[in-house]
Amino acid sequence: MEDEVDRLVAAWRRERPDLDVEPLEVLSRVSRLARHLDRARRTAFAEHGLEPWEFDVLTALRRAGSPYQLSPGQLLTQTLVTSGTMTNRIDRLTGKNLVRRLPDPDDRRGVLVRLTDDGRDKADQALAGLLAHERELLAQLSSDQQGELAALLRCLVAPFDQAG
Amino acid sequence: MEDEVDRLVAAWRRERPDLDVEPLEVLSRVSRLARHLDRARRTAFAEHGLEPWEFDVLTALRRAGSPYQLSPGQLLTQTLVTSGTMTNRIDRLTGKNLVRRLPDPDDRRGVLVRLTDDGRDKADQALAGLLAHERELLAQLSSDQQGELAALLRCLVAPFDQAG
DNA sequence: CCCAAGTATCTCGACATCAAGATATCCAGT
DNA sequence: ACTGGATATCTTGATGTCGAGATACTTGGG
Repeated sequence: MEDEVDRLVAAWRRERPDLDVEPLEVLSRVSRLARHLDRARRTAFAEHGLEPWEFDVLTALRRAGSPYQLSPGQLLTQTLVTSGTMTNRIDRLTGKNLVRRLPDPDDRRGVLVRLTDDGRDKADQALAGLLAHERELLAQLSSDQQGELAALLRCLVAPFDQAG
Repeated sequence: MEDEVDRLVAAWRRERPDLDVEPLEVLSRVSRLARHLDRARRTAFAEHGLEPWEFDVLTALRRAGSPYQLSPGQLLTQTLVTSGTMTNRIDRLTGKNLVRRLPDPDDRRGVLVRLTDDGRDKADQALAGLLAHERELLAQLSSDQQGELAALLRCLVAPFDQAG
């Protein structure tokens, strides 16, 4: 089985035989796969009337457990967006009645974003749909292979998450 | 070594013990790693005065080999963006004198995008810089592990690239 | 030769994101 | 207490991307 990255690497070896392009075999595949996943997620969520960015925020809150609230700052580290983006997202989700903003009782600079009942339902439904979709994509690999892949990826992600 | 995805998965197992969230171990790591890579690439390219999207287009043309030209359509499939986006990119790269638009002699609907000498130099420099950067990121893994990782990722990417 | 369907590229408007800076609050050291 | 530096969030302006539709050309069947 061949993919675009195989062609990409072969092309570089022809054009720049002086360079070692081995790193691209891993990292270009990660980037391209992520892009494909984004598109797939977009269509998967459309069934539930959600955008991927809405899913990211709602599920972060859902995972936090009752009472389903986090600060914007905590949401930043989980979703890897900037603070301006998060402010904007919270505004729009508030407009759709999926979250509410509450003052943080312990820090008057702070805010807590809390899931509404509606938001919680949407998050639960969309998660189930996403998992079904993703299971299909991963059907290419055995359970052992998936575990191996996850472990290797963890080695690469961890340094970023540590530094933060 | 632990990462954010470990925490994410643990949180789901606590909140939704009824669901099998195994797929997230792989696919959430792919998405998050891609996001980290995007950021790292942005700073790496800044040294060369390039944006990631400029790099993507210029290197696609560079890889094509002399005379370094491709149609916008070919660039679409390589960069995974929409046609409107590509038109916009070509416009801006033309403005910076990194590429030129030429009429396709065989199809009057078509256009060929060709790298200028300037564009070719930028592409070569930025590629070398990127590879150096990426090699560091991959230092976490042995050469064998990198090969294994690449092979597993290929299984997941290939179906998308086949379909189109 | 003509027409319909297909293809290649571009146009346009809406929108999400980012970076940098503004504002308000906290906190540690004096 | 007070002050300077950190922290949390929001504001703003510029920009890149997408999706849908427009335009121009090609191709195959009748």
